[in-house]
Amino acid sequence: MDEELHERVREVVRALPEGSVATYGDVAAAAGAPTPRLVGRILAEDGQDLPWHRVLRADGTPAPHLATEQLARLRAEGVSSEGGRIPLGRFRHRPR
DNA sequence: AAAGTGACTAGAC
DNA sequence: CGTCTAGCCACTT
Repeated sequence: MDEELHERVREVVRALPEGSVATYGDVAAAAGAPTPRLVGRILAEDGQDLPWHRVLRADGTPAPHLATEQLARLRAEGVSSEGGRIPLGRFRHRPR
């Protein structure tokens, strides 16, 4: 299995600063994942100890089944969600 | 082996 | 704003 990829993804997500967010695409690019889908899969499997709530979809909306929890957590960090959506232009952070 | 699935995305309308 | 299509990749049926 791609243990390396898992580790890289975890590290990137772990490094996301509080009060900022990144898209699955950003994480995928930073971690070298072949497709953003894999990032979601990896987080579902191995993201329980990470700030996964700082990872959003490209349009600033979280995945449907997580939306409630995710938006609540972000709000608690000072990330203002407007109508279930995060203004990426303001909070987005691109990991290296 | 073929088809379905999902924490995704970009483009077309 | 919204819905639909087509790619995408690893995994499960």
